Amino acid sequence: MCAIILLGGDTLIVGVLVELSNRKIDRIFDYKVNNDLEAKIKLGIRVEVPFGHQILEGFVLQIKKDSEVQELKEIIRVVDEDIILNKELLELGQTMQKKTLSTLISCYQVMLPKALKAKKSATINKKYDIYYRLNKSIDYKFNEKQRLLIDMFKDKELVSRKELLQISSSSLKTLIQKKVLIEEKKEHYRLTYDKKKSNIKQLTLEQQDVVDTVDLLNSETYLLYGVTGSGKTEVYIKLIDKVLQKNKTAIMLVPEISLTPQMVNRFQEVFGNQIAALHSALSEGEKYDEWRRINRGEVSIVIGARSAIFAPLNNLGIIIIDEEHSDSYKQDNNPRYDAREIAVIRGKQNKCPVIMGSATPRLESFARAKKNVYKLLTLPNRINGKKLPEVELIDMNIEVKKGNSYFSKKLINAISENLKKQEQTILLLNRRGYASFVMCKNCGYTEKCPHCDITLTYHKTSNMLRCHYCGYATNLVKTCKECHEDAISSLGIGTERIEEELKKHFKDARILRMDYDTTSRKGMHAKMIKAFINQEYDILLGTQIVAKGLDFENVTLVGVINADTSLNIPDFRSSENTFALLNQVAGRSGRSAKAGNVIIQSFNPDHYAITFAKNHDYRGFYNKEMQIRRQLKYPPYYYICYLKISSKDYNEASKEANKIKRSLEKNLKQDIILGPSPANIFKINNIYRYGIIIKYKNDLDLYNILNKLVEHYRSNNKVVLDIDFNPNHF
DNA sequence: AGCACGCCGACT
DNA sequence: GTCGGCGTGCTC
Repeated sequence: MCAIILLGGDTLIVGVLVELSNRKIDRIFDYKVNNDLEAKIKLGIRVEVPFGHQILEGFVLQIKKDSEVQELKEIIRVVDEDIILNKELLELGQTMQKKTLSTLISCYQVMLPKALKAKKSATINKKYDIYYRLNKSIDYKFNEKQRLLIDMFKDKELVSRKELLQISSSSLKTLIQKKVLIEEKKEHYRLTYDKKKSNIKQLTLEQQDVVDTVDLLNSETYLLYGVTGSGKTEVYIKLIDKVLQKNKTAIMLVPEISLTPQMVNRFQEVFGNQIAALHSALSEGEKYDEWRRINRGEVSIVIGARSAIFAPLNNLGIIIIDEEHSDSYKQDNNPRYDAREIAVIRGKQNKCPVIMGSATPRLESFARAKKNVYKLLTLPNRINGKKLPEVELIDMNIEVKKGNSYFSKKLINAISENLKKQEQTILLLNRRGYASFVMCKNCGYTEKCPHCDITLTYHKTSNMLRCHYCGYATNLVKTCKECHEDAISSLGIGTERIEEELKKHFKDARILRMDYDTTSRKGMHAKMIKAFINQEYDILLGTQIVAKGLDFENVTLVGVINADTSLNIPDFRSSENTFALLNQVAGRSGRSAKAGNVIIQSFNPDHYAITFAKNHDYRGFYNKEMQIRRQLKYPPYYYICYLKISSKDYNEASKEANKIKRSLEKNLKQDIILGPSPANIFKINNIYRYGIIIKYKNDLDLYNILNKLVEHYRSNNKVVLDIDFNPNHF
């Protein structure tokens, strides 16, 4: 029994969550507050505290009068005067912790820019401009030069150092020395924005209808299903404008902001300096500045990637998630939160709508829309009566037999036609799932797991094929089971190779190669996009990044070199991802006056993901894919939770994984439990990893059971248990 | 995460 | 005897 000690009531006590990402310390520690700090204490501020033998920073989560702990240490200082975690974020962190089962401190840290974290590699400072104020209380005889300086203060209180330096640096120096001029610092932000310079476009009837349907006063979630080129951006802009007129604020999420420069530009044109943009391309200092502008209520719109969902805006009036199917909205390290879920939570909290937009919604989202959990909004047509491009499928099995291993005759002809017409071409090299699976070079056959319908992964070390889901394994056989040729081999081609090949066919074509190698340098991506828009190139060749929501007027041909590779990655979403990718890249074609064409090369031209993409038939794809998901008990029919058990000790990992599996089976009779099976990459840095998959429909018991497991493994330092709800990969 | 404490073996 | 290896446990 632990007696509660009352400390007389006059000493303030705070509960502090210390900034150490360690499961064992992830709880509140109480501290006394020194009298002269009391005034500064508010919930959500950061404080510095003694902790063991070290000094740490932490967040004030509780303010109280008494504590169960007898000997309390005192807070050292308040780190920053501003509240860092406002009331909404404090609460949101708790909810996140419960939903993700990761540490509470990591939930808070992920909400903030690095500059506000305790353990940052470099100090990230505020930037200041230096100004001077005239000290009138000092009597001083000025000489001529000094007189000029003093005259600057005739109609101004403050004059900037820059201006004064231009007159005379030496006189300035003496005046400062004589205390006639007093220095004053004024903080300035690193980024500046132009004033608004463009208006909202006239909406089409369809667009206006969507805007009118959204109820801005309730926390409804809407799924905006609009085909590529249907003008979703203008709908977002109009909705945000309406929200601003009510004096409320808006968050707009995009998959990766630096990949959508056109979207950001458009927003800045319309909303000017009311926007804060959180790119990954910003420096940490710039992010810090942007965050502070938001926290101080100086902006009303935040546009950014996943973590922008935590923007500390007050009075939120709308949350928009563009390209809601993008897997970038789910963080795949701890805390493994999903920005789409956080959006719904914040929507409820703020009584404001959440809009999720996509041309290829996630199956989960569309299913929810069908069940009226989300309200469905549709934009079935491109704006200005533009047609979706004509798509042609090429069977590469036949082409390979003719000796055309990379480019079909049709595609070559189409490119050369386009070059003649001086219109631009985009070529997509689908490089997902690179070389980790094997395929028959002759017929395109890939071997799948008999239990999971998942492409088997090739393990080079053991020369075996394995299923990542259930652990099924089989030896690699060179002979194809389908066509009986000895043509099974691991596959993979890079953009460099394709570029070479392309140059052989088109000596004079100006080719722009864009992949993660050529765009990794800061600002490169935007530069390349600009150059392509300015028609400095004829052909844009690249990986997934060329498919993103870019608007190119002069692109009339899109070629997909290998539609298959993303079908073959061992993931139950591979069809969905392939369909979405093809749909997106096809949508780049024919967006302006000229009609567009799309040519898709594939070894599996009959695969439904490809045929439905050819016909721009999302609903057809949805229906077919839902059947498969139901049969195989995948989302949206079941939720998935992935447990990762890792240890330096091979035996320990396997032993504990099996223990967990048995305990889950005993306690979760309703759910399907698969594994343990070796994880995707079984051994990383000499740490062995096993995975267990839980397929469940109801999470009531699950959270309890898993929480107990997490609790149990807190004190086990041989084995680490990591839990991922609705994982992207496993 | 740090750091002390403590329990073992190897050494001036 | 003492120095130092790292396994264990604690931090308001």
